[in-house]
Amino acid sequence: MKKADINSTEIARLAGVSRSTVSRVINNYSNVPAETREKVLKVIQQYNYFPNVSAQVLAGKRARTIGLFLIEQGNVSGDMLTNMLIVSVIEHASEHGYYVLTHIIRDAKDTEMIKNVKEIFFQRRIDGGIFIGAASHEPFIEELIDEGFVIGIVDQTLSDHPEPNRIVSKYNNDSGMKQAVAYLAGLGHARIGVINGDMNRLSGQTKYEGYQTAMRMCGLQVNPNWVLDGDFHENSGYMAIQKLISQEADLPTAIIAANDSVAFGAIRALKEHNLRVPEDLSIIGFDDHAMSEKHHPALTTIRVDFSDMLKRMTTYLITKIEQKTLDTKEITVDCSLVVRESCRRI
Amino acid sequence: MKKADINSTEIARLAGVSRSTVSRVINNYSNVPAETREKVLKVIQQYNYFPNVSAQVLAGKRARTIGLFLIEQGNVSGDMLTNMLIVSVIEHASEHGYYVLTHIIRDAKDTEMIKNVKEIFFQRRIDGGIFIGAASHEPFIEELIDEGFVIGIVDQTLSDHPEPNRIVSKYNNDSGMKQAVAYLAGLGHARIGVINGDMNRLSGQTKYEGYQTAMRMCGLQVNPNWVLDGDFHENSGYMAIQKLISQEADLPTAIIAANDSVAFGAIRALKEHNLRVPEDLSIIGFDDHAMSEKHHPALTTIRVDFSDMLKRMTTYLITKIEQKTLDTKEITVDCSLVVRESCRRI
DNA sequence: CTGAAAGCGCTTACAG
DNA sequence: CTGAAAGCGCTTACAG
Repeated sequence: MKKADINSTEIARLAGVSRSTVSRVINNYSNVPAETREKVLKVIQQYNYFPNVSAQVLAGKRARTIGLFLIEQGNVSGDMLTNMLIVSVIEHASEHGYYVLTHIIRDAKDTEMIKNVKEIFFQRRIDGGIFIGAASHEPFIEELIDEGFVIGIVDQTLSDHPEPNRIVSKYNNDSGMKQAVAYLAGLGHARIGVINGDMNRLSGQTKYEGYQTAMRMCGLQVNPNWVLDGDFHENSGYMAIQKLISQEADLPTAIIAANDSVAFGAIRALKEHNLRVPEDLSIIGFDDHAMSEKHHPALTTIRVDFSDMLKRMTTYLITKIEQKTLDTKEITVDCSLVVRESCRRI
Repeated sequence: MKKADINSTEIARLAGVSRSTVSRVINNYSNVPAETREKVLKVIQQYNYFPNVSAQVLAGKRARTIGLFLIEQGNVSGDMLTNMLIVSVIEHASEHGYYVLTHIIRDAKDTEMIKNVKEIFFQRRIDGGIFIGAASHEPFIEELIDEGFVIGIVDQTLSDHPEPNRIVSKYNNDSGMKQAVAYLAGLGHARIGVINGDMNRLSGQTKYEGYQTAMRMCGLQVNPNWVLDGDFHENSGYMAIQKLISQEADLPTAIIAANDSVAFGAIRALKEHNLRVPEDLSIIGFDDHAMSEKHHPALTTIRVDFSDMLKRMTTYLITKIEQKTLDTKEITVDCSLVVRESCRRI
C-alpha cells in the first residue's frame, strides 16, 4: 500500500540524484561512479523499489515475456506431455529472466480465437512466441511472421528462404519409424500395421512416410487395410482398433501407433475384444509419454527428448529477441527405441 | 513490420477524429454516436490495430494478467495434477479475458527466488496472483497481502480478521479422512496406518488430524508405529514403506496415503517386498490423480475436485481485481470416496 | 458529443 | 559524470 507507490522520482529525491541517474543505475550503465551507484542502490533496496514494467516497455525496453501457444482441441489437462512442455518452457525462459504467458488455442479455425492470439502480439504483451501443435501450414502464424514477430514453431521445417525471425524444430520421425519397424522385424513380425496421427501436421505425414520407407527397406509389404486413421489422441487409437476388428478378419501381428496416447487407446480397445498385448498383438508407441512406463503392459516406444528440444527452442527464441543473432535456426530432435513389454517375438 | 507500427494517433488521423475519440471507442464509452463509432471501428479493423498494452496500463488500465505461482521442489512436470491446475487457471482466466503468467518457485526459502516473485507484483506485471503449494504460513505472501495485492492462496483458511484482498480455498480433509477410515472399517480393517503429507502445509496437518479423529470415531486404535512421515511426493511413500517394513515386524492391514502420488510410491515399495495390493495390504490414496484409474491396481482414493476449486478461485480473484466486491472469500472443497481395486475385505 | 492537454513512470539522446 | 527534457502510446478529467 505504501511501498508499492514509490517511483523513480521518489528514489531520485531520496538518493539526492536525478531520475536519469536512478535509471542508469537500474540499467547498469557503466558511467556511474561506484559511490553514486551504491547510494542509489541502497535507497532502492530500502524502499523495495521495482521499476514499473509498463513504463519501461513503453520507453523502449523489452517486456521479457514470451507467449506459449498450445493448439489442442482435447483436454490439454489430460495429457502429461503437454504439462512437461509447458513447464519446460517456463523453466528455461526463467533462466534467462523471461516470463511465460501461456495461451490455449482450442480451435485454430475460430476467427475470434485467432484474433485473440494476434492481439497478444500486437498489444506488445510479449516479445515473441512459441507454437506447439500447429498444422503444417497455419496462415495466422505466417501472418505473424510477416509482421516481424520472433516466432518458434514446433514440428516444422525451414523453407528455402527462411525468415530470420522464424525458429523451427523438427522431429526425426523417419529414424524413429525405422527403429520401430526394424525392432519388430527383428522379433519376426512381417504383418505390421500403423495408426496414423493427424495428417495435417508435419509429424503426421513424416511418421507415415517413415513407416512406408522402413517397411520397404525391410522388405515388408504394407497392407492398406492395416493403415488406420488417427489424430494423435487416445480415442483415435481406440476407434482405429474398433474399426479394424469389425472390418477385418485378417489382423496384423503388430501395430505402430503415431504416439503413446494412441497406443493406449488401441490397447484399451484390444482388451475389450479380449485380445492381449503383446500375446495376441504387439504394439509400439511414439514419444515415451510419462505414463508409458507405468502402463500395463509397459509400453515399448520411441523416446523423443521434448524437454531438450524446448530448452533449445526457448533459448534460441530469447537470443533472437535480444537480436544477438540473425542466422536461421532449425532444431533437429532425435528419437530412440525404448524396449519394454508391449511387443513379443513370433 | 508495417501494421504493427500503427498507433492511436494514426487511427485518429485516418478516421478524421481525435485520439480521445478513438480511445472512447476502444473503451466502449457510451457518449460516442453510433456513426462515429462505426467509422473509427472500421479503420481499427482495417489496419489491424490493437492498443499497446503497456501504454494502457501506464494510463491506468489493468494489465488483465494474473500470476500463477507453483511452489514445488520436485519436478513439476512429472505431476499430472500440476498440469491440470495450470491449465484450469489458464482456461478460466481466459474466459474473463485475462492472461496467466505462470511462475515456478523451487524453493520458498531462497531469498533470490522470493525477490523475483515480489518483483513480478511490484513491477505491475500482474493484477493479482494465485499461490499453490505454499506452507501454512509463508511470510513473503503475507507481505504481498500487506501491500494490498489481490492474492488467492490454495489450501489455507481465513483468520478472524481477514483482509479483503485475500482469497483462500480449503479442502475438507476431515471429511475425506472420515470416508477413508469408514470404508476401511466397513471392509473389516482395524489395523489402519497412515503416510502423512508435508506437515508444514495445512493439508498435511488436517489430513493427519482427520485420520486421528476418524479412527477415534470408529473406535479404532492408532498405532504410532504406523504413522509414517511423508511430504506428498511419490518417493516419500516409497521411503515410508521401506522404513516401515525394515523396522516393524507387525504390519497394518491397510494404509491411507496423504495423496495418490504417495500411494503409488508405497505400492512400488510393497511390490519390491513381494507384498501384493490389495491381497496383502490395502491402500487408499487422496486426490484422484489422473493416473489413479490407470494404475495397477486401480487406486481407491478420495476424489477432490481441483478443477472446480480453481475455477472458483480464478473467478473470485478476477472479481476482486475488478473491485466488484469487498466481501471475504473462502472456498471450501468437498471430497468423496472413489472405490476401485486397491482395498480388500478381511 | 468531442478535442486539447495533462499525466502515467520510465529511458535515453543531448548538452554541459 | 550528470541533469533537463523529450518521448513512448495510451486514458481521462476538463472545458466547451
